[in-house]
Amino acid sequence: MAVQTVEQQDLWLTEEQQGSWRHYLEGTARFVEALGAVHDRTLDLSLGEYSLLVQLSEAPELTMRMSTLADGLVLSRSRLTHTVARMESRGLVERRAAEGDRRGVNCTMTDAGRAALEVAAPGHVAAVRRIMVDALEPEEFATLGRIMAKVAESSKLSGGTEEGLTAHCD
Amino acid sequence: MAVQTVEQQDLWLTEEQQGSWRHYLEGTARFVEALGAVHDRTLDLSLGEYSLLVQLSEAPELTMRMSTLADGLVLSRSRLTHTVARMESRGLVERRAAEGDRRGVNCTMTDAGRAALEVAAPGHVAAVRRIMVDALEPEEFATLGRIMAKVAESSKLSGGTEEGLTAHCD
DNA sequence: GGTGGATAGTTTAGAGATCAACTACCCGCG
DNA sequence: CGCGGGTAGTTGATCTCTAAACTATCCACC
Repeated sequence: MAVQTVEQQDLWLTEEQQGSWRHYLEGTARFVEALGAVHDRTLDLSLGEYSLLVQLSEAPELTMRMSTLADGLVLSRSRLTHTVARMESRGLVERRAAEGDRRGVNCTMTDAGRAALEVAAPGHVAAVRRIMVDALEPEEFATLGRIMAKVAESSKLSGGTEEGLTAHCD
Repeated sequence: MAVQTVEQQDLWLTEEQQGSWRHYLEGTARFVEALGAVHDRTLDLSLGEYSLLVQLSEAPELTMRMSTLADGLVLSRSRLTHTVARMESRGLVERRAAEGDRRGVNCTMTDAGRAALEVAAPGHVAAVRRIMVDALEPEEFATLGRIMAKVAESSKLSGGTEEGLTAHCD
């Protein structure tokens, strides 16, 4: 058989690593697809809106700075602005100027936002349970958490902006 | 402190599960963000286009049916149509009617597509290594693969279309 | 042999995301 | 003071994605 695959070179991964990688990709893709479908079809909040409200629900005064929110949700500022604008027009959140830094904007969950979150929560939680938590042994789920925490750390380093190949200029 | 969080009820998860879940979410978000950034900034193929070409590169004749491709990449048919249309206009792939089923369309990787894949592969692989593989112990990476394979399976069941709450209407 | 229901893929309009400006403000330093 | 560079957030044009409708084909069955 002629060598067809581009990646079977030694800069790539072993067979076993390749398999793990594929499983990872497929697993995350199918999972967000399934969870997103639950939100789209049975809940009034998209997964992204839900996550945003969860963050706010845990913040003091139900309020966070836009940039903190963006960082926490791993969203670009632009995307957050648009998302919050939409949610604001639905009455789920409110924005007001931050005191102390006139550039800043605080985002606060409204009562309607809290209500929407409370309505959506059971369905969301049930779906997460059903699709992921219950499909794994308890200790597998814990392991997944620990592993992805390491990945998150590593991603922060090489992720942020560009470099990575350009590396340590200056 | 007043109870602020919506989710701290007994239909939700334990503290520990909650932590695992958050780590999972943050890890996947940061990872795709970081890997996507590498593609956007230093490669000529987006992560999605790259994955599509990888699939084709492993298929007999470098060719796959649109629907097979869609299933393999966990993409809606509509999205695949759009993506392939864009890639076709760049000369990376070609479509032609499938023989034997006149509804079907085959998607084939062109020489230019293969060339683009080969150019992009080293950067892609290096990024995957750097951001994920090297950040984990070998056995952690293998474990991640096994766990996500289970999640993928589980997602297939409850995912596909709707139901889940509606369940077995017949 | 033709009818009804599935399957394959495309199309279109509208929602959402991205990227590159752009405004406004903060702060350190000469 | 005031200049320069950084941070906070928004805007608007453009691109991509989604959802629903639509065309065409296939196939099982009467």
